[in-house]
Amino acid sequence: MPVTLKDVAQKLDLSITTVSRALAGYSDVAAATRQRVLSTAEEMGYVPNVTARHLRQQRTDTIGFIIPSEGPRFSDPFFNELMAGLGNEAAAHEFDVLVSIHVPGVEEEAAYRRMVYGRRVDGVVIVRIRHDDWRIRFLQQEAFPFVCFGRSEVPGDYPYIGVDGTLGMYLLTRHFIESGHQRIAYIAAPPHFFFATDRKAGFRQALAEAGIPLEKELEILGDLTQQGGYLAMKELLSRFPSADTKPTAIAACNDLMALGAMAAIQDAGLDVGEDIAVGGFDDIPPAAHSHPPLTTVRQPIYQIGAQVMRTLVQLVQHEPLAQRHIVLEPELVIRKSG
Amino acid sequence: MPVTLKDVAQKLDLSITTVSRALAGYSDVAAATRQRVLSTAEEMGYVPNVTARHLRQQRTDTIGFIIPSEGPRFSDPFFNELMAGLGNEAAAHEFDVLVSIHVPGVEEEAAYRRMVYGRRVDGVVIVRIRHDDWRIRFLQQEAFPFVCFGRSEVPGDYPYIGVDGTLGMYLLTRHFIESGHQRIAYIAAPPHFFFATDRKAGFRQALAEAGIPLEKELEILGDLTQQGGYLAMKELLSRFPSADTKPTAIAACNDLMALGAMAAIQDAGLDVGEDIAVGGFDDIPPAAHSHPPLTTVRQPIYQIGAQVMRTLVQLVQHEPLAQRHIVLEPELVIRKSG
DNA sequence: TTGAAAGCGCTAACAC
DNA sequence: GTGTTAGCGCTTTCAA
Repeated sequence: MPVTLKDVAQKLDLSITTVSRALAGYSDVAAATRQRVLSTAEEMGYVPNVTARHLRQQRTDTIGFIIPSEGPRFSDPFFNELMAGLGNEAAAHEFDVLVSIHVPGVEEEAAYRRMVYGRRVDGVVIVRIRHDDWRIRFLQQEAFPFVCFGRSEVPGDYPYIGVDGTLGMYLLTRHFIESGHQRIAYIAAPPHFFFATDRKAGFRQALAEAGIPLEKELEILGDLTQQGGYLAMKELLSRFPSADTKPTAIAACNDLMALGAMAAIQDAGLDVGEDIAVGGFDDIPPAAHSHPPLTTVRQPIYQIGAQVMRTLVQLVQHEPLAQRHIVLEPELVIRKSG
Repeated sequence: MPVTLKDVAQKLDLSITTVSRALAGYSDVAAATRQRVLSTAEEMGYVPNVTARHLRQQRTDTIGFIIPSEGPRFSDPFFNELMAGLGNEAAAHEFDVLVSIHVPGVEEEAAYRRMVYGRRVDGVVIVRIRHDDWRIRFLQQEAFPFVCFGRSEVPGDYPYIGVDGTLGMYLLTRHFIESGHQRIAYIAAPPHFFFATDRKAGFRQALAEAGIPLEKELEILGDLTQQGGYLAMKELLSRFPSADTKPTAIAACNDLMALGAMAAIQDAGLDVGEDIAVGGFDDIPPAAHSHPPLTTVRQPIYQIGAQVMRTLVQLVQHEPLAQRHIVLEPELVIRKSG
């Protein structure tokens, strides 16, 4: 059985109150008493019951993070990086992170309700923002603290941190154009994601600026997974069998799909970087280690995760926020793939 | 302000107890009363305060998972897969997962103490078992529920689930030998890990069985990261510059290092699978998508994670365990890399 | 400087 | 069937 305040108080023949105050470092405790309490508590192995403290203080020092997975077997290095950023920063503030994984839908909704109404956590992190995201509406309506990774068009003055997806994809596409590419394909993300629209706009903007007509057949949808990128690329290659219509550069909405596309190109006996250039978005760790290394738009996922957590902690502690909205400039990282 | 039992009780002019019992589905509540309670609670948006319930019931329906990271920027798909398995299974039992990330050391130890003594969670998952693992000793001593991913030599009848690492690495090495390789290098894991010893034994066993003398220079240490595998391979290549002493096959203790080794081989202008065969251990998702796809020893991380969580939930709910120790047979997955 | 008492929201033993 | 009461372990007024 764990040692409680009561145990320590009984042993010292003091009241629970005094022990509590001594431990909390209140100044209205005699120095001698404090010493006795501290050493006895230490010696008895007293550790406060976190749950009791939560109930009393009406806060849990815990942040909720519901990972939206597409299918049960999610496996996206993006979330790994993000989790690292969130987790480390949380630990630095002595906060915990409560993680759930849910496919968007009724279960996800139930998970949010339990977290919010059940006062299970003090705030939540929202990622992979959707158009007209119900999560944002819900949390705003409940006045529950949250911070978004990425922008959204849902009105309101809630905090978000992200990179300018339009600019990022614009930079990548322009890089392709400047390298002499004219037939550039785009592997898009499901359109219900905000960043899908965001990034695609950058792609089209770069084409328009260069006077390259938009060709619908060169835009194809992927599901953000590596497998999805692979399939999309296969489809593109079969759409354009002849050498003079085949795309010479591929911009993928995220790195995972870009890596899948690379595999498809190589399976077709073509050389990535030579025959077909490939670029992605995110700069997840495997991007630097692929063969050839992937050209991509860097989004500092780890740092953004840390910043999101920092902001959220400030928010739940009612500290003033320096900035509610942070839009970082993405950086084009040119490697061997294109 | 969230709706409490008291609010519902007041509105219905009932006692808190009756409301609580009606909601919990006790049979000693009049059917009519139950109906009134249910509909009013629903309508008022009542959701139980999880923290209060936890305090009262002396359990949290939460499982702790402290990820041991080597350095702050951990990025290992292994944990991603594992998290998915743990998280989905936890959700199926209406359990939550509390995640922390800590570099092994004093902070990690403090995190365990807070979780255990603070009764923050009902049980914990232990991964990447170390030799003479203090976590296992500590949890056993405190009689705190835990389940290990992987075996250990710490005595005691605690539950673990894992694959036979010796057999797995033996199968991979034997495969290399049967393919005609004689000079096989091994990229080892830091020896404080139990599985490092485990797997290396399989490597040596296969060599011994084939009468291939053990050459210390062909064994090199890596740190389990992709970068570590890359550096280890570079070192191996520089150790054996001449074509007739160069290793023709590389067995890496995990996939991440195998992928790094592949990159180093390719950077040296050699062909993976042709000039040098490469094999790993784990079968993390990127292994199937690398170029060439990685030959590896499959460890069903997702399923093991789910099984670990299932066992842990049974444990904390005092359900009988069918098996306390599960050692799965690993499966050799032969792909293009070797 | 210390202690008594209240109460966070919930459940459960025990009356009635 | 329903209500009263106690208490999980903690913090924090308020008195003494």
